[in-house]
Amino acid sequence: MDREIYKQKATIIKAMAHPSRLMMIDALAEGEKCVCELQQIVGADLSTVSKHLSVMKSAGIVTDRKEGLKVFYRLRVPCVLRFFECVEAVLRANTEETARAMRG
Amino acid sequence: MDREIYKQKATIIKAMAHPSRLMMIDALAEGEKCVCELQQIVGADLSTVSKHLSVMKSAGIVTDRKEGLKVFYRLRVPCVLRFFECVEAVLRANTEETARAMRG
DNA sequence: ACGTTACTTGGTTAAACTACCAAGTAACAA
DNA sequence: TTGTTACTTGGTAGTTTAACCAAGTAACGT
Repeated sequence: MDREIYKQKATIIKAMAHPSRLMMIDALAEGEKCVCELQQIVGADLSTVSKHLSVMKSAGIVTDRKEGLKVFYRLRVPCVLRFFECVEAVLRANTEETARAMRG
Repeated sequence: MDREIYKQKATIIKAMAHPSRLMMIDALAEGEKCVCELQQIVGADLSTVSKHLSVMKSAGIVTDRKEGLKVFYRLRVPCVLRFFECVEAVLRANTEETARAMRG
């Protein structure tokens, strides 16, 4: 069913649709990071960060690897970054429109 | 604030994170469509479709244009389509992994 | 074995989302 | 002006999310 595919795609996109998760993805663009580092970056409770990561993991956006006490996460499909270029394009367009509207 | 930018990006991404909205975006890739056509495609109540469109409109993903009785929507920043190539890549990776896991 | 660090999972509560129906508005037609 | 079509908006109920605290697990050090 076509409908099912769209549902799956929505799940993947939804897994990115949160400020903290976007911050983490951006951070992971540099390379793998442990949960503790990501926590520093987003500045939320460790349990909250862990849950965000598990959402992204089950969506297939990130994978993890345990090393000693730490768990390192990394991007599974790097193209998610190009994805953001487009989001930024939308953002720019929004900003420009607002500016135009302000000028009248 | 950086945090604010991530919030704005999340709003844009969230506006796409729904099966019906993805269907509409795909449909709009062909060109502008009226709300009634989009309703046919997603098969939901007209009010539901209208609300989905208004979410995407305020996120800056689509714009509209009224002509007579009809309101035509179109993609505002076409790159959202390339966006999907990546989502599909994630989906493929997920499927492959599942297949691998099944083989053991 | 015991404590510590690094995570994950369960539980709770508040907020956000989504769907439908019903009611309202806008443009056209008779 | 009355009716019809094409939408939008308000209201409500059910579902999903997200945040924190608390408790549990896993690996390591002593």
